[in-house]
Amino acid sequence: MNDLSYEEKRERLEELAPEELAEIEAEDEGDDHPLPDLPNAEAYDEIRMRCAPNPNGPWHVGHARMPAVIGTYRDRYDGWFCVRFDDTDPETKRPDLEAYDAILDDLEYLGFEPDAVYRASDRLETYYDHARELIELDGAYTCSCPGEEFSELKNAGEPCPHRDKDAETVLEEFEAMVDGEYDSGEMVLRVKTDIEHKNPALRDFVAFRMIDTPHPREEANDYRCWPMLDFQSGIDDHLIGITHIIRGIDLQDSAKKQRFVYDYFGWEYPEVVHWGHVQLDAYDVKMSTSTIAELIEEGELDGWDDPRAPTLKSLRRRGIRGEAIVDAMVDLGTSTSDVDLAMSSIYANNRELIDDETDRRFMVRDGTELPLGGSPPAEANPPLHPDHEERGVREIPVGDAVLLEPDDLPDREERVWLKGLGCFRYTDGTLEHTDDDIDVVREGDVDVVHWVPASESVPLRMRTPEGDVFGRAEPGVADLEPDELVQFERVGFARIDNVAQSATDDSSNRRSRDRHEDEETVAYYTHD
RNA sequence: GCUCCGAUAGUGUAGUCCGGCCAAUCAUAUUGCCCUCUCGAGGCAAUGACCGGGGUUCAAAUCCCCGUCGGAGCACCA
Repeated sequence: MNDLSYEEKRERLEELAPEELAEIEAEDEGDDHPLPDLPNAEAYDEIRMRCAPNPNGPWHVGHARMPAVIGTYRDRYDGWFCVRFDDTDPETKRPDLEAYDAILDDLEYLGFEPDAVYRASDRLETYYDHARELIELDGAYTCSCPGEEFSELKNAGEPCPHRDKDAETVLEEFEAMVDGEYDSGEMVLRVKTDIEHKNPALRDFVAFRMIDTPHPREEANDYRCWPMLDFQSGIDDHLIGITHIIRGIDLQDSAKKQRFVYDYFGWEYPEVVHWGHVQLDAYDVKMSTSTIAELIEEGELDGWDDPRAPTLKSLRRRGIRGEAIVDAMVDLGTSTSDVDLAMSSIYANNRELIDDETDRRFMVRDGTELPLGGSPPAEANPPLHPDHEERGVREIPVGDAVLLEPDDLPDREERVWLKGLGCFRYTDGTLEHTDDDIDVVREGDVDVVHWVPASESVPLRMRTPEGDVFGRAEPGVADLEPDELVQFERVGFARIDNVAQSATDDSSNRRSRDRHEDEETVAYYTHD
């Protein structure tokens, strides 16, 4: 039944119990708090949105908000969304060639596939054409004022001398810009807005500037005249037919700037939703692509998927489902105030997704070895999952000594229940098997702890957001496959990342794997 | 300094447009109890919020004003 898709399940239910289904669905509607309706959605035949990342690195957790919300709206309205890489600054926000795919990868992890993918750096000629048209509409002028000088004039609400140039001259100079005849900083094209606008941020903004540094993409490395985001993005949103722009509050004024361009062209500006910034509560590392990149560069982090990094690749490697992140992001809503996202909310979502299907194992961190006395069973057989006996049991050879976590060591002469094995009394440095049955646990006299055999357990490194933890896991862990999820009982969920070849008993029978790191069994901690 | 935004429990969110049904929703968190051979899951319960001050009104979380706090923009960054 669980293999069925939601639709299939729903259909099946509809046949079997239509009334109950209606009830369930009615409840659902009252229960969840979906995103608010998109403004003026009914006015459009198709809701079209875009996700416009700057390809300067893989995504951190905060980036998930855009696809989560846009993707959710797409599903709700049966709409459309694209990814558009706004890679129009080859210098200060220099694109990272690997980031384009890394971002699409992250998107896929979150469970979304864009309906189209664009790169602004492929579309320069389009932007040039619109600039020419704008110039002819007397809506833009070439300006060679040094930045500071213009800024002073602007703040005083005074036009610069270049503002009155005739369209012909402007067009000529703009063509020279396009042809790369100016050096960086020599000439810009400004949009003529309202030089006395009460909001200084909106006065005559730059639409194109010269950049000497070639673009890293081969297809774009001949261009020297690059559009600014406000221009490029404004043109593209209209050409792509975007009906709803969703983006951060840092771009609030951008909408107002772009409206001037739209007015020149006689275009309707899309609906806009601006939201605040997302802060994550759980990481030491600042959530910014450049900070993370630096830490990786300096070797402080192992890479974008280091469990200490607040990135999507990190969460993915830890075995967290993209869906858990998406749900948490959708829950944040779209308010314009800044929000703190609690990782616990992602963890809670994920736990619900994985708990039922994740088998149990033992793993002892920083174990203390205790010899066993009496005559305990030779093998322990705890269930793979306490709620699913049908999945069978584990086979853990007991041996003559076990490892316990330091916190679990019983006091002298106290009893302790080794989970799945039985009751032991701690006497003279030895755990003596007793005949007590499980009732002593039920009565609350004896603590239940997890354990591993001292000799046959497998060494394991568990990577966590707080750093690496070393321990030993029950032998069965050596037979797991990378990417499998486990729950180490009383420790937490983890994703198996690598299984050491030497950890398996029958390693000689196995096909050899050509992986260097095979000597070590590694798990990534998911959450508790 | 100029210009915009925003403010509901630890966190997020509903309600604010169209004032009363809000002594305020849901989730998460924390705590306690039940269940359980996990500190997981499940069940139950508790904790906890309308930024402050005025005004309008029979009635304000909701409308108005003033403050306070927070955020954003004022780039040849995105």
